[in-house]
Amino acid sequence: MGDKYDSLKLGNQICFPLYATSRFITKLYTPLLKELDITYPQYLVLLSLWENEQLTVRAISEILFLESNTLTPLLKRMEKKGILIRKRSDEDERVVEVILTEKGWSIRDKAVCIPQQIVDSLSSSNLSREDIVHFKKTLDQLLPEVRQKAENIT
Amino acid sequence: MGDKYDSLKLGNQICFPLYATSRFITKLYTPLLKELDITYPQYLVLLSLWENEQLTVRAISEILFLESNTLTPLLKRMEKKGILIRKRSDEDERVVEVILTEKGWSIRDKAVCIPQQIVDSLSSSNLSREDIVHFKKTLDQLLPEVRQKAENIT
DNA sequence: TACATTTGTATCGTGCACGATTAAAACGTA
DNA sequence: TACGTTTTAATCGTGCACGATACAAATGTA
Repeated sequence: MGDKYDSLKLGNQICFPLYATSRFITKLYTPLLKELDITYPQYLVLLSLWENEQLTVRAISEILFLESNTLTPLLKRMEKKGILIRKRSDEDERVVEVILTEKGWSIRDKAVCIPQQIVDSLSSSNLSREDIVHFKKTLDQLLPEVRQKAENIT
Repeated sequence: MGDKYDSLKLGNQICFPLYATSRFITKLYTPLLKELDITYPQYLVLLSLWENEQLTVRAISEILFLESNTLTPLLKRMEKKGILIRKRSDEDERVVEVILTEKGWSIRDKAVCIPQQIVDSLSSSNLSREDIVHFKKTLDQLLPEVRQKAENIT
């Protein structure tokens, strides 16, 4: 049966487990990333830079879906740690180029084992490998959908 | 092919789309919740209180997986808005009971249409209803797993 | 009854997220 | 060449999250 407020029950929400799971997984990364002296969003910035050599703030923003008001202080903290440098473009003074230092590149070798460690953490008796693969596939379809809807708001 | 750093590519991560999707979905809620003058975490607190009449801080913490250092200021902001009251228990002075006011209850009727609006936003040509149902099922299995792993860290 | 331990909340400091706004540089066009 | 528009970062203010810690109330135990 159920009453007219059934839709408001926590167990019927899809957003809440998504939100909670995301937070827990970030927590799984924390001790691994702490050894590299970085946070999870900083790790994401490194992933994009390792893959693309050099990026503007705007490019990172488009890759990670983070606004400049989040990235600017985050990148400054990383610059302070000597992981990267920020440099205004010569051609266009509005653009800030983000370039990894030697230290920034060196973290890559220490980080390379992290994904496997996370996968090991996620492997369980309840969820098969196919479940996870299918889950990721759905997620990769869902992301552009919600992105488009969310960005249409503003 | 691929090199030894393949595991560090953003496209191969499962955490990143989860994290990004969660943020986008929260963003979908924002304009709807703004009309009720609440934020998404505050909405989650309301969901748990509507379902349970009255809860201690600790109980909310266990339901939403949020620590007291997150909940205390959040509940104080909600108290300031007149949505709820916080009251030390008579039996055990350490315990704080959280009780909805009339205003807190009245928000329920205005919120009841929100879940459907979010579902409508998520419905798309790419993802079928079964995809979403299966996705939620996997998510509900995954959550307790990562929760356990994450809480074992500390 | 003393005293160590546990429990429940709160405080503090740091780091995201993000809406709103600002400001400078580049561009378009009359 | 003037001037309005667009683009790109940065700034400001608010609200989470969370690790570490503090503190008082309750509990356990000698």
